Amino acid sequence: MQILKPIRQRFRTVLEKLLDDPALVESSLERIVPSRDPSLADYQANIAMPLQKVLGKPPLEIAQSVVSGLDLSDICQSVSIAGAGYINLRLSPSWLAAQLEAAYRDEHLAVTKVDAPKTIVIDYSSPNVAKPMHVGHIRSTVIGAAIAHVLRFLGHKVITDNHLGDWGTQFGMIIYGYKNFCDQEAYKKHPVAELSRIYRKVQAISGYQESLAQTPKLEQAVEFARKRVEQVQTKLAAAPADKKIAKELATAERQVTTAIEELQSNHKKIEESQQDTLLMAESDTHPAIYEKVLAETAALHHGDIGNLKLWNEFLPNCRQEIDTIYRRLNVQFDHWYGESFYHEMLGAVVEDLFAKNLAVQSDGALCVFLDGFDSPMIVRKQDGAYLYATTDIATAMFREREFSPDISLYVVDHRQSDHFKKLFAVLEKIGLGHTDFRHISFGTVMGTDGKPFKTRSGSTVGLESMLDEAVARAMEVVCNPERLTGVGIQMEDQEKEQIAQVVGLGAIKYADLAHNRTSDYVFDMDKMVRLEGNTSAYIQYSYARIRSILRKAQEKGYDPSGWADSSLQLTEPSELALALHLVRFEEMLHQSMQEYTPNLITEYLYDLAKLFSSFYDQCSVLSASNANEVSSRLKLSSVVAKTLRVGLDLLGIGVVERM
RNA sequence: GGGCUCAUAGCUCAGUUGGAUAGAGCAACGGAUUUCUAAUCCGUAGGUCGUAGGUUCGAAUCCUACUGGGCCUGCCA
Repeated sequence: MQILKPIRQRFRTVLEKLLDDPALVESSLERIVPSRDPSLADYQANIAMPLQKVLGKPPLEIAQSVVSGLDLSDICQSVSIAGAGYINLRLSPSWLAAQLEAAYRDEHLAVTKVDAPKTIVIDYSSPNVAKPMHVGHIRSTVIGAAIAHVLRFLGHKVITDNHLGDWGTQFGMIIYGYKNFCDQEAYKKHPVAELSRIYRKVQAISGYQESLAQTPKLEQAVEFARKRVEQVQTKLAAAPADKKIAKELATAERQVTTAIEELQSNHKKIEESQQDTLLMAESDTHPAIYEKVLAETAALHHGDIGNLKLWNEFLPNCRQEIDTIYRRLNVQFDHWYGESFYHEMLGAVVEDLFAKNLAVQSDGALCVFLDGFDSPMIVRKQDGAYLYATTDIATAMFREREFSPDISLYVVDHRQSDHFKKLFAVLEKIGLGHTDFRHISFGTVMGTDGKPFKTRSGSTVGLESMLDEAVARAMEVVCNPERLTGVGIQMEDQEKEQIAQVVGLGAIKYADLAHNRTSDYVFDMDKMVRLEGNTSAYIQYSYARIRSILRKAQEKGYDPSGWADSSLQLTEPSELALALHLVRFEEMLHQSMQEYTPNLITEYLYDLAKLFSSFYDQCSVLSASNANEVSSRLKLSSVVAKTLRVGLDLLGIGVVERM
């Protein structure tokens, strides 16, 4: 269902006669857009005003000459000129009805496949196995999966790859922990749980020791910041009117506060750890644990047979844990090329960079220096170990060989944007510039305290329990007996459970997708699971109501094949508003993929649900004035239901037949 | 020090890439219900789009400066 394309085509023939410059024709065509104010128009062409200088005529006159040459009679019921020279288009009901007929008959809602499909690699989710997954990972997972679905739906060749962190220091932790803290009985019984316990144990000891080591540095930082304040104060005393110095003072004072806060939270962490006598004893017997962890990691990387054997043994167990999450979230990947997959290629990659003079020795490390960046991209550390930057280069090279993508998307939070800028610059230098590499960054997941969630702080919310809670809350709200009796629905526990799953998990995904991708995202369970306003539950509820009407219609003797043959009559304002919104589905999907912003999809679906509620309130379907009208409205409702279902499905959110 | 990013209604957020009178939800207030499922609908109120300039037919959107947050900034990812 394309609206703008045929309309623009008509404008093109007129504009080409009017304008000599083809570029001007194109830019004018792009000014034909959906109207912001539905009371004025459905679509508007803002082309006359910018042309007034080019053509040397008043905009109203230009608009007039465009309109007089324009034939849109089959698509629009009116074409008018208003205001400063806006050309307002109102679509005709019969044209809308014809479009909806097509959508009604097609499982893909008559969405056309793109003319030139692109090969698109999407790297998303990419958690570190062994480290417990936390709320931060869900955003990459949910956004990435949605983008992949939509691009595929539009006809692109999409390849999804979960770039698992399966080769890093966390395995050193588990290996060290396994060798020193493992309860073999527990490990045999529940390997996943025991490995997770071991990991947390080593993490705790290492964290405590690091805090201790940090203390003098933090104290120094406070001291330093205070001295700086004094310095600036004397400077300001000498020149009290200088605004720059006053600002400098404010900055310096803030730095003191931050430094003190950091020191205090460090103290707090230490004190908390010291309450744990077992932890203290273990810390004593395992001094400098982090160095030992790094040694285990290095041994693994250098092919130590024992560690490699352990790694091979642990990995499936760690995978199992995240697989459970993916199964619950219903997220799949085409490939799971984790970091370990690239391990053997790294040496060659670095040598190649060195041979091409891109990488140079600096302070014992091998670095790629880039124009416009203060700091280089380090591809090999002093100790000879490789870094994520190295792996990322190898990964891009591998993907080029394997898939030769036109577009390569990395769905990773915005804190890594510097890293990706450098990475893309390097990739360009090594000859991958033909691929459109894009960092699909998203806002940090914040706690309710307004501070970023951090894995290292320890107190992360487990993803499993978070999902469980969402489901439980959905159960309370949707399936409470009082409500179900009120709306006259009886159901078995099994159906209730299924509804709670769909609604609860949908709520979490929807909350993640509904925010502008680039904004920071405050994780607030209360808000996520609230089932009113702009939430998935409201949309799912609209769907369930439509399904209920369709069922009732059949009980009343209206057969689906009967309303399929009937013609759509769009007369009431709420019907027309609904129809207009429905035919924009394809346009909206393209819009949302232009900058990869799924929130345009949630917004569309929410608006659609609202428009349906309004229609539902104003136009009775089953009690319409005659059988034709009933059939027409059943058909319209069917298209709404299908659009809601397909739209939610693209976001990875399900629907239920009743709720 | 350098760089990136954000600031919109009391709160949470949109804002179609520069278009007409800046929009939703929540909260508040008023109305609608013998319901095709009221998790609803209709209405009222709420704004110097952080501040000051600039660019032009036209700015929340673009450029500059300023204010205030967040993030990154050579061997973690």
